[in-house]
Amino acid sequence: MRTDEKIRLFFPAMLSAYGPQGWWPAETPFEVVIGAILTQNTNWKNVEQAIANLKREGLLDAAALAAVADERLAEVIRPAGYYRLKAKRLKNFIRLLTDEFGGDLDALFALRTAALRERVLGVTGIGPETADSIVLYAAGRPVFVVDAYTARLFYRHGMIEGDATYEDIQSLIQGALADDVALFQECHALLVEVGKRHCKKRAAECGGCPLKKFLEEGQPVREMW
DNA sequence: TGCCAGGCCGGGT
DNA sequence: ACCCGGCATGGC
Repeated sequence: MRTDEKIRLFFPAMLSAYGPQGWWPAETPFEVVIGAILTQNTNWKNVEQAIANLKREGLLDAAALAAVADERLAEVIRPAGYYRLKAKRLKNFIRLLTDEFGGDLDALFALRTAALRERVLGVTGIGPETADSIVLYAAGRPVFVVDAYTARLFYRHGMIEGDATYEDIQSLIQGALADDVALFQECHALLVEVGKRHCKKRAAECGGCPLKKFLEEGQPVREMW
């Protein structure tokens, strides 16, 4: 089976197993941006605490974040880990927003998709995954988010080589799926869910992974779970 | 109790 | 152009 065919089959398979994920877990686009930066290599549970702290302190707001001192911000987001680093990264984004878009997220999001992605990617501390999370979940543009779970799943299922880059994987997926925001959002969220359950970093094998059964044993989707 | 989490940067080779 | 150490808390 061709890789793009497998990709097209993953989605309904995962969806039937776990149901719609309804990502991103946030109340506003601004909160999505903050969460995207805070969750870098970090458990979402930790990020939830940090965001709750930000809300309590009235800091989930561009003007408030622009005004707060780095050291105080760092303490507030401490549960998210790498807190001194992330305080700077949040401020870097806020600086872009404030200096070039009047602190208005909608003004930034008025850019065309490619320009928006490049602009966000230009912020120090925002790499491809964080930028694409912002573009897909906060701005609602059809850009696929590639994360560590996705890369690991695809690699272990022999769908990519070990040296595949972020852009390689992104192109592979976007070439296989229809250009659709809701589809990209659900599909990425589901890949993370499958990854959490069945494709952890040092897992000895892919034992129990439903996608393995599907790909290597030809088990019909309907009987996978 | 270690290992891991929805990465990314910067300096060294 | 790669390679690698650093960044850090909380959950299981």
